[in-house]
Amino acid sequence: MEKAGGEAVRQGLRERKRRETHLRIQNAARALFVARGYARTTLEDIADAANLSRRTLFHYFRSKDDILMSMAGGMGEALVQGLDAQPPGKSPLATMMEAMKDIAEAQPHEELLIFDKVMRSSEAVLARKRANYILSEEVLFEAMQRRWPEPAMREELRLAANMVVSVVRLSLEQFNREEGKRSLADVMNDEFSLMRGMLLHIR
Amino acid sequence: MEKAGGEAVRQGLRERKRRETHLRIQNAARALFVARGYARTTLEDIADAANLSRRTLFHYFRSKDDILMSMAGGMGEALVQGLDAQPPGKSPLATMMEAMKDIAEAQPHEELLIFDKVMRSSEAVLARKRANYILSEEVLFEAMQRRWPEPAMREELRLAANMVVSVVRLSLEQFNREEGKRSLADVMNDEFSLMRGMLLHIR
DNA sequence: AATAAATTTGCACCCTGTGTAAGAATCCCG
DNA sequence: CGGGATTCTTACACAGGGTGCAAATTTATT
Repeated sequence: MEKAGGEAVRQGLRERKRRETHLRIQNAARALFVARGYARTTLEDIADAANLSRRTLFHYFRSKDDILMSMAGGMGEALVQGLDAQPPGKSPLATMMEAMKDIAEAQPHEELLIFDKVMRSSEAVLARKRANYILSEEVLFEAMQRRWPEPAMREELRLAANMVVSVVRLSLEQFNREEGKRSLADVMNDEFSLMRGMLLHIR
Repeated sequence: MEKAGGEAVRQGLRERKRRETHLRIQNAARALFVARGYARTTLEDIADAANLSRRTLFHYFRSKDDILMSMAGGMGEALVQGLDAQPPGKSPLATMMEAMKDIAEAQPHEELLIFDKVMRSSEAVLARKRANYILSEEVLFEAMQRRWPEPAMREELRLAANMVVSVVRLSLEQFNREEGKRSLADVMNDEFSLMRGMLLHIR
């Protein structure tokens, strides 16, 4: 085998196998979760379906929750990517508004609806999912801090990150309640206007 | 014993013992959590300290988490109480602003700081705590819906509930970061103004 | 091919949480 | 007061998640 083939190979087989196994676990788990629900799927089930031992699962995921959460493609990361893609010049909140729109339009709406159902099959998962929103908020906050490093803006950024993630969450929930009647982007737009309206005239 | 002594007695000894045991567990657990941290305290430890069997704990709390959470006095309930205490006439958000102020002033600031530390001793607990914020949001939303039952206001109420809980959470976090330098009420005020300012001039 | 490094696995073990059934305490009513 | 109905407590057994450890297997290096 040639050794001068660039460095995309890294450590060759090992890296590749690792990725492949990682995926195999996720796929096996996804199928089982959708079929039987989260709680009624044991780690042994997943291990069997993925052709490895229970113990080995823990080399790939820290916990059962982690397996599930790894599928829900971190919202935080998406928001950060969206942020980085925006041109400079606008205020934090305005910038994130744009980013949100782009993200919403890129979402596979089908998947969203399916996943929502799995999440609701277990109390623990729902809790974890919710905790993750706050995690997303932190991730986003840090990315925003890199873009607007002035210390005087810190609290503003924290609030902006919170508002963005809140709007995304509430919009997703609304989207699921409506069972996808309106597009996610539309829902987000309305939610945001409503928020703005409330704060504009407090009476 | 007199049976006409009002109806505070309910079922007499049973009820009283139950309450007493409930408290005994909480106290034992609190002490252990503070001393060793959440993760390094087992249910057996708690059962021993509270003088009962491990199995019996589950008649009083659904899980280890529940024991801890039962101490953090539901924020949701506090907000609902605060809401019910406000006079009618104002908008949802304005009403909750007032309620928040009252609540913040009634908080034992010492406890807040101690509890924050325990929470941070375990990943799982932190997650649960965060999930609880969303629970508070729901509780508050439902209470608000009772006060403003018009269906057309539903989304507005959802947003208002979210904003209130968000401000409370961010303020609590800020309060803990500052280690109690400013009063909680002051922090809340500032956070809210900041939020308002951001939405007022989006540029 | 031989050695080093990383992966996989089995095994033993702790902890949380649940079902079950027996025993103990409390209640209620004659 | 006594005794049957309720409710509480406990022991026991067991499923499932998660971790430490060390042997066995696989991949990398030279």
